[in-house]
Amino acid sequence: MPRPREFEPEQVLDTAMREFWARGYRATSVDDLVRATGVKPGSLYSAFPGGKHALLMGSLERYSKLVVPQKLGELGDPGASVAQVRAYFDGLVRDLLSPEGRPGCLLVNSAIENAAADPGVAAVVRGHHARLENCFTTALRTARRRGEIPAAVDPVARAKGLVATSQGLMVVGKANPDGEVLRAIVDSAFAGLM
Amino acid sequence: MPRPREFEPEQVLDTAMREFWARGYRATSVDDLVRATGVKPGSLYSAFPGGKHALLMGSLERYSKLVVPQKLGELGDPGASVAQVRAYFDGLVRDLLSPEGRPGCLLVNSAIENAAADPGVAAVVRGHHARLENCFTTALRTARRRGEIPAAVDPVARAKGLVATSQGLMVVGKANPDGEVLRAIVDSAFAGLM
DNA sequence: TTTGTTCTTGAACGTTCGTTCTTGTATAGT
DNA sequence: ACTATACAAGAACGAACGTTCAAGAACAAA
Repeated sequence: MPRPREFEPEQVLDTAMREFWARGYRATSVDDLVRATGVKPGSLYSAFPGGKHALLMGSLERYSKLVVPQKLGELGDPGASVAQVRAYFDGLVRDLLSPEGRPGCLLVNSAIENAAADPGVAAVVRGHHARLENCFTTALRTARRRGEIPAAVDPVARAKGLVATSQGLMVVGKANPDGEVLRAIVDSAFAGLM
Repeated sequence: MPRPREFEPEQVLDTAMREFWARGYRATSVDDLVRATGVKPGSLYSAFPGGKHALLMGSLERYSKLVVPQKLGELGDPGASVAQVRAYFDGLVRDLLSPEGRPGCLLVNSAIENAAADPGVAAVVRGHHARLENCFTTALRTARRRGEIPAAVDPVARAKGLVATSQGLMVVGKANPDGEVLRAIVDSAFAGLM
C-alpha cells in the first residue's frame, strides 16, 4: 500500500560516488548531492540512514564493485600475466592524462582524507590494497611459471612494491599530469620484469 | 609608536602547520587554529592577510623549508649515495610506524586534498617532487660512478620511480601502518640497487 | 603628557553546514 | 471509495563555518 519510490538508490549512490570522487568528502555538501541526484534531503536521509557518511561508505563499496574491476580489466581473469599488469598501469596513466581523469582514484583520495580518522574507510582501503596485491602476485607467479620473468623475482614482495607504485602514481599525477613523468614511473616499476 | 606584536608569526605558522598536517585543510577550522595558537581571529587575520588559505600556503612553505630537509638528512648533502637514499626510505617507514607518524606527509595530504582545485598547492607539490627526484638522481649518479650500483641503472628514470614509491608508501601507511608491509615495499624499491 | 599608530580582544557578521520535521501526495489493500 | 502507509518536497533547525568589526590597550615619538 505504500507509495513507491521514485528514484533508484543504486543510481543515487552512483551519482554520489562521482561527486565524492571529483571533490572529496568534506568538499562535497549534502546540497551538492541533492542537486546532483535530484533527490531531496528528506528522501535521501530516509533511503540512506546515516546520512552523508553512509553515502560515502556506499560509494566506496560501489566503487570497489564496479569501477575497480573495470580498471583491472583482464588482470582480474585467471591466466593473467605480466602483460596484464602492465596494461593495468598503462590504463592508470591513460586515465590520469584524460580530462576526466583528474580526480584520480576515489580510494586513494579517501585513504588520505578519511582513513586516519575513519576506521571504516581505512578497512575498505586495506581491502583494496590486498585485492590489488593479490592480482599482482598471481600474475607474477603465472609469469614466472611461464618463464616470462626472471626466476629470481619474488612475486609477493614485488607485488607489494607495485601496489605502492600504483598509489604513488596517483599522487604524482594529481599535481603533475605529465605523460612523460608518469610513463617513466611505470617503466621503472617494470625494470627487470619485461 | 605602534604597539608591538605579542606573538611570533613563525611560531604561529608552525602550530598551524601541525594542525593542517594532523587533520587536513578542510577538517581544520579557524577556531582550531585560534585555540591551538592562542592568537585571536582579529590578530590572525591581520598578521596573515588571506586568512585560512594563506596560513595553509605558509604552512606548506615552512614544511618544505624545515621538515623536509630534516627528513632528507644526509641525502641533501653532496656526496650522498644509495645508502643515504635507503636511509631516507627507512626514515619514512620509521615515522609512519611511530604514534606521531600517523598523519603521514603534509605535502602528500595536500596534493590529494587540494592540488586539483588549488594551483598554488599543486605548484608547491610539484616543486617538492622535483626536489626529491633531484636528490635521488644525484645520489644514484654518485653511486654509479663509484660502482656501487650496476652501470645499467638509469639514474633519472629510477629516481622518478623512487619518488612515486615514496608517495605511495604514505598512502599505504595511512590505511595500514604495518612494518612488514612497508619494509617489503622499500626492499622491492631497492631491488637491483644494493 | 599627549598623540598617533598598531596591536589585542571577543563579539558579531552573514553564510553554509548536516540533519530533521511538517505538510501534502501517490499508491495498494480493503 | 476509503484508509493506511511510505514517499516527495522543501522549509526550518541549531551549530559551525570563515571573516570582519568595534572597542579598548600598549607602546614610541613628540
